[in-house]
Amino acid sequence: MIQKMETADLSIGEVARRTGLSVHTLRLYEREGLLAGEVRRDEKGRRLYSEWDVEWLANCVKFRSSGMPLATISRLARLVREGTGNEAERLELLCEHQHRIADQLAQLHACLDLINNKVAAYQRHLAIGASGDPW
Amino acid sequence: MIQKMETADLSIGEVARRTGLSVHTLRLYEREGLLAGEVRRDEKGRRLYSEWDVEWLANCVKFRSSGMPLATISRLARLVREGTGNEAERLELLCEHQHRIADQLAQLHACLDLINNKVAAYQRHLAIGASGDPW
DNA sequence: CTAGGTGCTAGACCGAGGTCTAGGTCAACG
DNA sequence: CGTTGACCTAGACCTCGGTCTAGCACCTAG
Repeated sequence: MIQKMETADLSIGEVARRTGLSVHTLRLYEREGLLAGEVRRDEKGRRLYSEWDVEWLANCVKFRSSGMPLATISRLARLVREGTGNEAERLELLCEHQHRIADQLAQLHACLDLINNKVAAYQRHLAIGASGDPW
Repeated sequence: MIQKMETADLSIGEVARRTGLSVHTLRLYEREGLLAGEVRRDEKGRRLYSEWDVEWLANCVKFRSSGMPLATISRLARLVREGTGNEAERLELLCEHQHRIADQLAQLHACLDLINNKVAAYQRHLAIGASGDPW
């Protein structure tokens, strides 16, 4: 009984505040098919979002911040929208992104190594006035 | 005596192959001031790169892959080009990027958590046919 | 009544980072 | 000799992901 009751509808402005996305971006995301639930409208044509949409959008934000292109999120959303039966495809898509994240982590660590070394070198340099590195 | 001798000049095509950047991109980077060494030219106006330039460009590639904007690399390159005396500024710039990398790592890990959970859920689902998740 | 606030659509615009084209010079090959 | 290939410049073009504008509808408060 704590399931889905009293899920008051949310306006686009509400959702913008909760997700940190602009209303423009929310409309863009909808056009691009990123939403996994159909967006309902009130009598006057205004969008009505559910709490679940907000959760989904929060995931979208995470996906975006890890570099997943809108097109990919859109594909995932379509699979979810289509309902049960395509879990294998969703899994594949997620695993691909897992790997891209792993790649990014590796690259970030590589760059971080480089920077850490340089930072240490410059700190030494500024403290002692030594070294004479390439840069 | 193992310092800088026999540093044969490299053509832009050479450098492209070694750095993985296109010749177009190399020219772009030069226009944008990303190079820390002045690019020499031969009699006929063709660019001459040194091994050192290639190393610097390799660093640029790392910076880029960690999301450093061209403008920032350009600032760093300018500092390096200007020579000794501005190490504090270089350090500051590098430390800022250190923090941005830390942020990115956090975001990537957050997304990875989400995806790992979903992947595990779907694998369970496909193996047993269970669950009934939100998605 | 009117001013503000929120919403709608369609479509223009923007910055970042490349990528590609046109039109030209040069050297080497067959 | 003509062709091929590497290089040059200036500048057009492209994708991505937003962001913003115009012009309109509606509701509420003063």
